Amino acid sequence: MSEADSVRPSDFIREIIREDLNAGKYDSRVHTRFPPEPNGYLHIGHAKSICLNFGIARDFRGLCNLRFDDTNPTKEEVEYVESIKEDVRWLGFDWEERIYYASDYFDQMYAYAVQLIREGKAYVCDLSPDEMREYRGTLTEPGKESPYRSRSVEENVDMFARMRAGEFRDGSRTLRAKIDMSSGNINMRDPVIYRILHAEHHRTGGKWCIYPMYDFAHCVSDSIERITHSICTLEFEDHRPLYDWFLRQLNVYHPQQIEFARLNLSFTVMSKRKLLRLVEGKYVNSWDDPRMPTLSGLRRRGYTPEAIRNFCDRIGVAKRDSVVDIALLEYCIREHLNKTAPRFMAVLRPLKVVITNYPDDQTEELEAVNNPEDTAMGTRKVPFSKVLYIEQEDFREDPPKQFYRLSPGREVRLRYAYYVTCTGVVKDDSTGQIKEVHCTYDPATRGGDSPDGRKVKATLHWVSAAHALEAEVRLYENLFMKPDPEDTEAGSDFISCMKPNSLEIMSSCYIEPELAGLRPGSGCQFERLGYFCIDPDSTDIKLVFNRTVTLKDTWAKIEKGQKGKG
RNA sequence: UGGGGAGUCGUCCAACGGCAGGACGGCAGACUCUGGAUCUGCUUAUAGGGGUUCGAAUCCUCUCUCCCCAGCCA
Repeated sequence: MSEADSVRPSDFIREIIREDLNAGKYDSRVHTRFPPEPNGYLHIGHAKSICLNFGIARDFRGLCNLRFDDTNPTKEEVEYVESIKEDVRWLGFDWEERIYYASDYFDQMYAYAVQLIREGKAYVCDLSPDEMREYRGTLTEPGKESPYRSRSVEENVDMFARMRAGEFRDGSRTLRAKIDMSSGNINMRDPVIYRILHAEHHRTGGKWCIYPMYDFAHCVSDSIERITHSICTLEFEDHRPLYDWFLRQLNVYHPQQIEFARLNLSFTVMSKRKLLRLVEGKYVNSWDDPRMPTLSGLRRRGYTPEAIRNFCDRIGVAKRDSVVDIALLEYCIREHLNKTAPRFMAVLRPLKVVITNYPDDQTEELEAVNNPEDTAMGTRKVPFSKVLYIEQEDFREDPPKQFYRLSPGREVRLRYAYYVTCTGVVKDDSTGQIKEVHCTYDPATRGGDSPDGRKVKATLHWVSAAHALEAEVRLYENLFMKPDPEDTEAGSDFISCMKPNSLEIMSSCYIEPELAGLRPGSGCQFERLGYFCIDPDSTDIKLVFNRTVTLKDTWAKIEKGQKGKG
């Protein structure tokens, strides 16, 4: 069985590659690349591409390069280069020594451009941007040929050299391919190959004042790196004829471009332009705001590389436009964290509970399981005493149907501790608000089991008031209220769909003392609440947690249904 | 009224002339010291019309719908 046959294709691209391999194409090599432009932060859509390109290389024992597509110095910065490298590494992929920049090939590209000129396949055009737009025609009408199209080879060579020498102002001239101004494909209507840009490049500095356009730079870069399969998104489909044209005219090594549908996620936006708008408009705090679909945002939110990779495997690869349900992403992170995250108890909205029959000054250390999914993770001690905090929503003075947590006269279990029965409440005289709940405990139920086999319907999490640490917890929800944030009335845009309270800061939460030892960045579960991780905003005196994702909440669903009916 | 793509459960992906399947979601139940996890069951789809064929999601044909393209961005 050949290498190719041992890999069962799981998408149409792998299927094409397997066929190419079986046909001996490209000397039976597989070499892909991930080619980001360093003009913004990577997002989950890029993760799909990274997993695809690096994943294919892994599956077919090929190689995958990291290549920065840095041909537009006006938009690109080293800050982005660094963040992209960090994110790809964090996701779990290794480009080894193969980190490249399109700007590494500027000399070669220039030489290729001169070659095209000498062969009469490119010309220097003096049309202004406005004029060029006019000459280009429209979607339904052909364009007109530029008056500069018939310049002699000698003049073109000279003019292009002078463009490079810096004799002309930005926008005054371009180098264009001589193809077909009447083509139905607008990309073929004498596309620009080089434009004049007197701008400092983050790598080549002031060496160049002309820069190649994407269509020229990309295919040439792929060719130089001897890429076999150049995988990109659907909007480049009608650029493929141009990709092929350049490489054919140049008569050089010719990779195959294959397009797939980019990722869309419900309740979020994905384009760099829109994400930049959220950041610059201060709708979020930063590129790594935990509500952002950026890899840095997801990382800060507590998403793991494993979960994101798994998500990318599950969504598949195809050519049809699609919107993946954000619930699948949440499923993937829950699945991973459920297996790996240590459990703790934390109370977000504290309600004081006094165990009236418990000795005033007594403290007990009760044993708690760190992860019921993985007993190898061991146990820990949790302090218990007379005054505790439980979650406000775990008590109802007047419990609705199907609510089986604590209420007057009812017995519940305090996790890993005791059965307690509510004997009464203390209210604030003026507001009528419940200030504390009084309970009695059953000493025979220590650890949480009743020797007489008595059952309770609910188990509550809790912390001991005297031992708890105070912490800040940040709760996040989707940034947008609609599955498609772009689905708005005429005259407004996705910003109008933003959810007002997508971030809720709980500043006085109580957490069990053991949490002080949690290492920064690692995730944990707060029992019955969700998965959380420590935010870098934490200080020595106050921990700050981000909620990664809630646990599935059956009661919330029931209650919502009840409210819907009532 | 140009060119390039795409139409399969609510969502995403399979099925490559031979019983339309999986995952997520939803619903119901079992179990449970997390109303978590786990397990079981149910739910629902080939855009439409013609044709070829013993047999069509798949091949042919006509129609419809959706997406992308008129940057000296990528």
